[in-house]
Amino acid sequence: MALSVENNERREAPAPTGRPTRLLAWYDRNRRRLPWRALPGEAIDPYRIWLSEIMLQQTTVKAVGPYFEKFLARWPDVEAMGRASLDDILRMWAGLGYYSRARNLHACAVAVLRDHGGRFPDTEEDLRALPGIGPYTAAAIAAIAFNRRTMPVDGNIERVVTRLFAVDEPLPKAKRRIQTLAATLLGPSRVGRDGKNCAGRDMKIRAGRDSKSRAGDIAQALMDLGAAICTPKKPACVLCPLNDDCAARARGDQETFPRKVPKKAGELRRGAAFVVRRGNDVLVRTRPAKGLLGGMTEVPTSTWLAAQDDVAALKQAPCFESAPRWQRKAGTVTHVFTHFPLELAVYTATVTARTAMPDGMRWVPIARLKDEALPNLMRKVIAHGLGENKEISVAANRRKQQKDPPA
DNA sequence: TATGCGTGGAG
DNA sequence: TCTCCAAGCAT
Repeated sequence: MALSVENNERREAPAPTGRPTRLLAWYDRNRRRLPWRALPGEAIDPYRIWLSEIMLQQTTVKAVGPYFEKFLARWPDVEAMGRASLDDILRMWAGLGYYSRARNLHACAVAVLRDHGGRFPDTEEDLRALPGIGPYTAAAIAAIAFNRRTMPVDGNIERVVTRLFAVDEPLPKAKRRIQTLAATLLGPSRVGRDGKNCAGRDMKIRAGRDSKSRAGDIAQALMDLGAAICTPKKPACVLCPLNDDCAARARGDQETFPRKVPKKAGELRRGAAFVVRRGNDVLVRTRPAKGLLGGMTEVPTSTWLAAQDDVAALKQAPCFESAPRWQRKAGTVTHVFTHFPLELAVYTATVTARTAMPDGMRWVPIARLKDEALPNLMRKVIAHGLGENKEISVAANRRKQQKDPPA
């Protein structure tokens, strides 16, 4: 049956046909040089693309840079990473956040070795089945590493697309529509190997190889555009290669996109952290494998609860054969997680040599703390606890807290 | 579909 | 100081 491709293009895609061309031209002149990005003509290493995409999930390019270099130097390919221990990976990941990514990174490397002979699968579907690879990352790897004709949609592309088409519907409800609109930026698809025409507004873009398309470059062009030009605030529209048919710009309200439903702020939680010294050792433990800071090292802490006072928190201090004298450090350590802010009081104590560690805990020499999988929160706590800051008596603090209750 | 999950930088 | 948010995923 099949209309010709040319007819279809003229009829169904009048305005947008120039966008892919303009995007690519802009990209060829303005692309960022990034450690994981191959130069034109250079071979693309799927392992690097995968590693970078996992690290870049909800994380800035700037933060990822040094971590990517460290990981690549230590584990130059997926086989090396698959042989590494999870603990080594967690230690190397410490500070980057979202630690389930590190656990999935390891699991994914193992799966690639076990199930795919050490080569990353090259289809979106097979990539999607691997740990830590969701819809975005599967599409990104497929497009960037394997030139599959598919469009990953990240936060940058969401912003560019909602502005370009003035998508009034708020996120996350608008996701499906944004995905569809974003895919049009790949341009009309070529005729597939089966001879069928796969262009058309209402048809899914076929995720097949297309040596003539530059799907990965278009996606990266949109990301670079979102990072450099189409920024959340004060977008530099005059420099944008798509400015002449940007619907939001025509309306003058481009900064209001993407629309979002506001999410409620988390409630402040309070607790206590206990920094116990035994000579040059500090008492630590490993957090449960899953959940908040899963599998990471911490000093013992109380529960973290909204409206928990110092007295209740102090009662949860670790127990020793003979009770130590707890000293409360002046001030608190505050930390902001994605879903709640945390305020920890820090208590210190010194125990005698050869004091046994409580169940599930261990002594670590202070000089070796840097080798532990310590999240930044715990680095702050330990720095506070071991610092030269003044201590205040526990009794004095109780009086202060009663007199001066938290808002 | 909604929520849990880190951290640091920009404005 | 405060708010937003950055190449999202798992459940």
